[in-house]
Amino acid sequence: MKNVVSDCSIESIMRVLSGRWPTLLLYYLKDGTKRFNELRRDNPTVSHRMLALELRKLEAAGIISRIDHDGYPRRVDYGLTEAGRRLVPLIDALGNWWEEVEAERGAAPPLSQVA
Amino acid sequence: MKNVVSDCSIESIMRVLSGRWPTLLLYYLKDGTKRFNELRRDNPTVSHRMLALELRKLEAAGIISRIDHDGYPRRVDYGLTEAGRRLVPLIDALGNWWEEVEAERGAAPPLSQVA
DNA sequence: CCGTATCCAAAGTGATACTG
DNA sequence: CAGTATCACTTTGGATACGG
Repeated sequence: MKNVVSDCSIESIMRVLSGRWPTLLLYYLKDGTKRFNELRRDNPTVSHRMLALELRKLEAAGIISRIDHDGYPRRVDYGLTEAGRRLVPLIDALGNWWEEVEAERGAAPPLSQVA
Repeated sequence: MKNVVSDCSIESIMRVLSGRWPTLLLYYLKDGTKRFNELRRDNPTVSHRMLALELRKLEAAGIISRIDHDGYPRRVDYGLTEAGRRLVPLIDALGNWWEEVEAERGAAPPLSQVA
């Protein structure tokens, strides 16, 4: 395990993961595939346009898979790729880290830091 | 360890970590404190204005510490808080995950996926 | 149902100049 | 040196409409 922040791979990751939707989509897809409009319902505040854009970005990054069952009416299933599934626990770790930070923020500061 | 993506704590994290600079600053500060203009030199493409804004955002989030040695000329040292130091390995994990993904992208796909 | 293009408002960002 | 304010410009994102 190298320290990878050093190479600027971290920059390309953040280009993909930055923003409000990528991590949320990860969450909504972690238990199986969903259709486009199911994802919209899970997330009432995302616009049609943004959902499409974000899905394509994540697909291009290899995180999300897309299966188009040609037919009419059209049906497309989105899911996580293997890489996407490996990403979920890392995002979870961030969530746990943040909860700790907030707990500490709420807790009384150590005596040494009280003026 | 809960699945924290579920509560929307992940949304507030990403509000802080999203974008080009937060993770890079994390990297440049991981080995000790730096002054404002040192950070600018580390990162020649960040503007004066953006660096100031990002530093304040990260400070407010409890990730970065700021020590102002009142004097003239002014001197301010930025560093990671305890919370910030605990964050570094999580970002590193993302970096490692991404490198794997890219390696797989480069590698020949499994036979089952070849048309 | 899913996807894309267009149009327009809003947020983000850099350059610059100024202060303590 | 570090920080803030202003302004012009660029980018982003929602609404909408239309196509397959």
